[in-house]
Amino acid sequence: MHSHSYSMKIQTDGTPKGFGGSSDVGDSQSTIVQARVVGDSVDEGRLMQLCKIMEANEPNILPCFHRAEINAFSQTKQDENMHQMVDIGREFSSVTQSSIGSLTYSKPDNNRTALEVKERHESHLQPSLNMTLGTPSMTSSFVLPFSGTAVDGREQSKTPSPSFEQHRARPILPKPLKSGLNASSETNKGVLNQMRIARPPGEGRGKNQLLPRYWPRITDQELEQLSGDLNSTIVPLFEKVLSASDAGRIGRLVLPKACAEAYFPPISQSEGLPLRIQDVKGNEWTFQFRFWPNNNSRMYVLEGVTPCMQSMQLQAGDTVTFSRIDPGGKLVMGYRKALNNEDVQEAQTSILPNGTLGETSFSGGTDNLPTGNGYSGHLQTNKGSKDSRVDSVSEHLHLADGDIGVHKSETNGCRTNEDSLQPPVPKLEKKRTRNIGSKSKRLLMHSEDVLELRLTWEEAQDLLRPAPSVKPSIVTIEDQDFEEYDEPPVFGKRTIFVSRPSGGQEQWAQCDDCSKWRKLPVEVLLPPKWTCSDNAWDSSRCSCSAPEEVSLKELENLLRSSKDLKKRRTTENHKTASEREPSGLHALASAAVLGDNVGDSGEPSVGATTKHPRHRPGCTCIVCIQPPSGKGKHKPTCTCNVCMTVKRRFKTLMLRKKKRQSEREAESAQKDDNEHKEERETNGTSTDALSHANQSENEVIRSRVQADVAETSAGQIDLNCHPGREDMQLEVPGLTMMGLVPTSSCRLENYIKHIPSMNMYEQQPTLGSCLLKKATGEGSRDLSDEGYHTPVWERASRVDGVYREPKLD
DNA sequence: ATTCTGCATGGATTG
DNA sequence: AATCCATGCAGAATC
Repeated sequence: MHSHSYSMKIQTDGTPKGFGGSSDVGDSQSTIVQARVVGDSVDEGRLMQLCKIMEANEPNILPCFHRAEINAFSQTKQDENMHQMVDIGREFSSVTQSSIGSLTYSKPDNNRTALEVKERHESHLQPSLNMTLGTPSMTSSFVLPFSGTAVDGREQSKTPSPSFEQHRARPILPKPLKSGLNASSETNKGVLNQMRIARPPGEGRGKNQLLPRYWPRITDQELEQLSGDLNSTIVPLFEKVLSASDAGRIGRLVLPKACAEAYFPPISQSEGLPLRIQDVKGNEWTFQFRFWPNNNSRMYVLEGVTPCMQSMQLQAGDTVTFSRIDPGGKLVMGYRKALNNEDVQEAQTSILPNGTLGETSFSGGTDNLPTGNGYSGHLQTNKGSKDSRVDSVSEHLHLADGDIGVHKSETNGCRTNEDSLQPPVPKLEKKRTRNIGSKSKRLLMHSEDVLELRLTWEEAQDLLRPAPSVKPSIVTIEDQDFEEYDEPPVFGKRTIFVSRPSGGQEQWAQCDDCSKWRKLPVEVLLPPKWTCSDNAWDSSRCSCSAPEEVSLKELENLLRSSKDLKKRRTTENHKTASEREPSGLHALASAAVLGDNVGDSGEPSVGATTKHPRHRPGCTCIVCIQPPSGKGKHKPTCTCNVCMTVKRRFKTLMLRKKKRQSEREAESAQKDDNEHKEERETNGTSTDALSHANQSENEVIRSRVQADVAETSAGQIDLNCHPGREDMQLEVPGLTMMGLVPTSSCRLENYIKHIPSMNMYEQQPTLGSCLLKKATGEGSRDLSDEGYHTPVWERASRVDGVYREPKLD
C-alpha cells in the first residue's frame, strides 16, 4: 500500500451562492490540504467484494469530502492529456499523478471564517480520515480511502446551501476508515454507518457545476468495510439516475454536461473518444464518449452502453455511478438498483435538486439511504440557500440529520463552524417538482399514485349507482326495454360482504357519522352517504346511539372474512378467467339472455364479477360512465346500420337463447336446484322474500349464462382486466359477471325499495350499457376513444330483466 | 422493416 | 432568457 501526498491547486469560479451556509462567494482563501492516496493498483477482486458489500448493506452516510483531486484533474490536465485517451485509466492516472503534491484550494467562499477553514483543513489533514466520496449507494459504491480529502473551497462555495457545508464538514468528521485516529469515530460508527450522503464533488472544469443530483453518495459503512480491503482509492465522481432513454435499447447514456466535462477527458470533436470503463464486476467496457452540438452547447453521451446495461440489468430508475480508482485513474462504473417502484422514484427524487421529495424518497427506500437515520436535522440546518439543488441535497440528507448531529457532538472539533453558520431553515416547505423524474414523467408514477389508482379502481366496482335525480327513459327495441340515463352513474357507499360460517353472507356498512358497522341485507345498495338513521332494515340500530351489533373482535373477524372472501374470489376468477372469458358480443348475448330473467334478487352479487369481458358492474371506464351524447338519440324505429346490426344481433341472440333454454332445461334443473339451495343459504340473512322467490329462476339463468360463456369464450382475453385487481364487494364463488347483470338491478331495486328516501337511485345502467355498446360493434374499438368520440349509444340498461337496444344517434 | 445516427425540440429549471 | 437534458424524429444504414 502506497501513500501519496499531493497538493492540488484548484481554481474555483462560479461559486454558487448560498453554499456552505453562507451565500457569500468569492472567498479567495486557499487551503492546503493533504491528501493521501492509498494503494496504487486496482484490485478488481476487491471491487467485487465491495460491490457485494454495498449490496448487502444499507447505504450509509459517509462524511463528505472534497474531491480536490478531481478538480485538479480537470483543471490541470483536462486540456492537455486527454485527447488521445483511449484508456481513461491511464489518462486519469497520469493526471492524478501529476496532481500529487500539495493541495492548494482556492476558496472563493469568503463566508468561511478563518476558523472554519482551519478546522476543515485540520480535519482533512487527519491522516486517519479516509474520506469517502459519496458513492452512489449502488452496489458499486466505492469507498474513498482518501485520507485527507481536501476541502474544496470551490465546492463549498459552490454548494449553495448550508447542508452542503455540513456535508463538507462530514469528511472532516471522524470516520476514520483506516487509521481510526478519531476516537469519536468509533463511537459514531454505528450512526455514521447508516448515513449516506451526497457529497458535492469538486468542480471538474470551468464553470460547470455538478448538480447535487449527480453527487456520488457513499455510506460510511461501505467505506468502512471497504477501507480495510482495498488498497486502492476509489473516487466517486458522479452518478446519474438512468432515464428511459439511457436505459433503452438505443444504447446512449446521456451524461450530465458538467460531469462529462469535469471528469471525462475533454473532447473537441463531436466524435469524441473511446472510453474504457470497468464495471464493478471487473468487466471492462469501451464506450464512445462523445457529444452532440445542442443549441449553443453540447450534449454529452456515452454510446454503446447497452451491453453494459444489460450486463448489470439496469433499467430506468436505476443509478449508475462513475468513479475513478486511484492511483491509476481507472474509470469504474457502478450501479445501484432501484429496489422497487418507490426506489425508482426515490432514486430520481433523491437527486432532486429541490428535494421536494427528499424525505419521502429516502424513507421509503432501502437502497439509497438508510431510513430513519435522522438526517432531517441536517436538512433543517440548511440556510435558505438560493440554490434549489442544494436544497434537494439537504433534503436528501434529511433523514440522516440526527446522525449528523451526533457527528457534531462527537467529532471532537472536527466539525467546522459551519454548523453554527447554518441555522435551521425549513427547506422542506420549498416544494419543487424538478427532478430527473420530472423530466421523464412518463416513467414516474408514484407508487402511492399507483396504489391510489388501484384502490380507486377496485372501489369503483359495484359502487356505481344511477345518478341521483335522474330518471331513465325507457326505450323499447324489439320488445326489449332499455333504460336510458342522461347522467353518468355516481358512486355509492362502499360496504363489505362476509361469509358466515353457516354459509350465508352478510353485508356490512359503516355509518358515516358514528363509524359503527351495521348489518344490511346483501342486496342492498347504499348511497354515497349513509348513516345509521338510514338503516331501514334494522329499526333497533337505526340510530348512531344504538350499540354496534358486533364486538370489536367480531368486527375484526368480519373484516378478515371479507378479505378472505375477496381473496377467494380473486383466486377463482383467476382460475376460470382463461377458461371462460367471454368475448364482448358473447357477453352481450349472455347478458341478453340473463335479462329475460330478471327479478331475481337473490344474488348478492354484485360482486362476483370478473367473468365479464372488459366491463364489470360498476365499471368506471370512459365508456361506462360516458354521458349520453347530446346529439340526439336513436329511436326504436331507427333503421340506420348500427341499429339494424344490433337488432339482428339481438334477434340471433334471443333465438339462440330460447333454443338453448329448452335444451338445457333438463340438465340444468338439478344443478339449479342445488345452487338454489346454496343461494338461499347464502342469502339467508336477507329478509327480502321477493329475492328468495326469484332465486331459483335466477340460478337457472345464471347457470345457462355460465354455460354460454364457457362455450363461447374459451381463450378470450379480457382486455379491460386490471391485473391484480380485486373486486371489492362480496362475491359469490362461481358466479360470473353475467350473473351480476340481473343481480345488480335487483340490488338496486331492492335498495330503492328499502330506502325510499333514496329512490333517486333508480337503476344502474352501467353493465348493460357497456354490453350494448359491444353489441353495436364498438366493442372492438378502443373504449376510451369510443367513449370520447363516438357516443353512439345511449346508456341502456335492463328493465324488468330484459336488455333492450339502446337508442341510437 | 428495423436499427442506427445525428440533431432538434421542448419541458423543467436556473440565473 | 439561458441552460440542461430527456426524448423525438428524420434520414441513413443495415438486416
